[in-house]
Amino acid sequence: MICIYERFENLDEAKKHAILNAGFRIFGEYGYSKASIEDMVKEAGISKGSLFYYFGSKKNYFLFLYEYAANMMKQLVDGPGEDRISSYLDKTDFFERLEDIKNRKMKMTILHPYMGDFIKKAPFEAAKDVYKDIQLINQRLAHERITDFFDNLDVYKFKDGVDPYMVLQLISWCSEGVVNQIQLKNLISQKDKNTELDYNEVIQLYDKYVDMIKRNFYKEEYL
Amino acid sequence: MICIYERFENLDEAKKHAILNAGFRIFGEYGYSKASIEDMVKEAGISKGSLFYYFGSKKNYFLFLYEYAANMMKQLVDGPGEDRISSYLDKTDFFERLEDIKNRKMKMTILHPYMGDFIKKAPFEAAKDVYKDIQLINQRLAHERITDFFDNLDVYKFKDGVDPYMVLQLISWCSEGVVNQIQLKNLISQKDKNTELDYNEVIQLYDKYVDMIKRNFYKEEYL
DNA sequence: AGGGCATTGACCACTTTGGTCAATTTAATA
DNA sequence: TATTAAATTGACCAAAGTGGTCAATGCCCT
Repeated sequence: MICIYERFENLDEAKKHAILNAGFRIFGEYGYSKASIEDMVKEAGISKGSLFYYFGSKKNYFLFLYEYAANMMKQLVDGPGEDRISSYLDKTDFFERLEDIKNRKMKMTILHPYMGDFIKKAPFEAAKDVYKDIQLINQRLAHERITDFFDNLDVYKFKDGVDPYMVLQLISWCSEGVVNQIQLKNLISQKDKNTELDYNEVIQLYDKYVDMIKRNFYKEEYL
Repeated sequence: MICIYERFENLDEAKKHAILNAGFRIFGEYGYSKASIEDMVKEAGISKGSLFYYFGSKKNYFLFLYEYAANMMKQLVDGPGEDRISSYLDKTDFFERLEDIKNRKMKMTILHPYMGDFIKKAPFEAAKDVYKDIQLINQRLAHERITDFFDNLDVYKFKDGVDPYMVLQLISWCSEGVVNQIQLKNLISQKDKNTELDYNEVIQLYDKYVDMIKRNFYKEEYL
C-alpha cells in the first residue's frame, strides 16, 4: 500500500493504535478547532514533536483519521465475512446478515471505541480549513459502490406492511441506544469513570431488542 | 419564585431566551471547559460584561443552565396536560399517552433546540469544578418523585412476550434517530447550514415508526 | 565508531481564556 | 427636566493555551 504518512505507518501496531484512538476520542468529543494537540499526544502517550513528525500538521492528522475511519466504515458493510472469502451477501436472511454485521461492528468497536463518535461528528465540522477537504474525501468515497444490505435479501419474510428499510434503521438506532444506555447506567452507579464497556452486556441487551423485533415483524412461519 | 439570579430573571423574555439557547448550544457542543464565553455572548447577542453581570461566573452560568434544563425535563413527563388541569395519566392507553408526550417534547424542542444535547452531555462533564455541583443537583432532583409513565397503563394491550418498557425505550430512540437522520439529510443535500429543522417532516417520519411499532406490538383487537 | 532515523520537550510567537471595571446608555422617579 | 440608580458595554488584563519548531538526545544498524 502506498501511503503518504509512511513514518506513521511504520510504527509498531500498539503505538499506531494509541495514536488513532486518541485522535478519534479528542476530535470526536470537541470537534476540530477545539481539540488540542496537547491533549491528544498526552492520551496517545507520545510527545508533541512525534505527532508533527508523523503527520506534519493538525489538519493532516485530522484528515488522515477521517479517511481511515471512512475506509473502516466501508469495510464494515462491504468487507469479507468471517471466513475471509465469502461476503455476507451469501446469507439471504435479514437477521442472519445482521448477525454478521453485528460481529464486525463489535470487533471494530473494541478496536476503535471512539471512531463512531468521530465520523458522526466530522461531517458537521465547521472549521473552514478542513470543511472542504472532508467533502472532497466524501465525494471520492461516494463514487465507490457500496454493497447494498438489501441485495438478494428475503424481504418476503417480513409481515405485510412492514418496511424492511425501516426495520434496519430501527435496529441501528437500537444498537446505538443500547450502548448509550449502558454507559449512562455505569455512570450513575458511580462506576470508575474509565471503566470499559462490558460488551457482553451490550450484546445481550441488543439481542433482546433484535429478538423482540424479529418475533413481531417476521411472518410466523419464518421464526 | 425566589431566584438567585434575579438580574437575569428580570430581563425580557426574548433576551433570556437567547441567552439560554446560546448556552445550551455552545456548552452542549464543546463541553464545559472548551466552551468559550466569547462565543456564547456573540451568539446570544449581548456583551461579555452583561453575562458576568447576570451570572457572576462561567460556572454559575453553566449550573444555572443545567438546573433549568433538568427542571424542563421533569415537566416534560410530569407537567400538566394540554388542558392545563389533567395530567396525561388520565389516558391509560400507551400510545395516547405517548402522543401527549410527543406534543410537549415538540414544543420544548422548538423552544430550546439544543437543550437535549446539553443535558445529554452534561452528566459526563469531566471538569473538576462543575462535576461535583452537577451531581449535587442530580441528587436533589432524584429525590423528587417523578410521575411514572407506566402507572395505570393498559399494558395488557401489548402482545404476549412484548415488554412495554422496551417498547418505550425503542420509541425514544426512534425520536432521536429521526431527528438525526433528517439533520443529516439536510446536510448532504447541501441545504443552508443554518436551515431550521422542518418539524413537520420529523413528526411525519416519527409517526411512521410509531405506527409500525404499534401495529405489530399491540394485540390486534386494540388496533 | 559513526551515520541516520526516531523521539523528545523546552521554546516560540500568537491567540484565547475567564474575568474586571471605568465609562456610557437607559429608564425611572421626582 | 434634572437626578439618580441600574443596566450595558467593550477595551483591557494577566494567565493559560495554541499549533508548530528544532537543537539535542536516544536508539539501532552496520
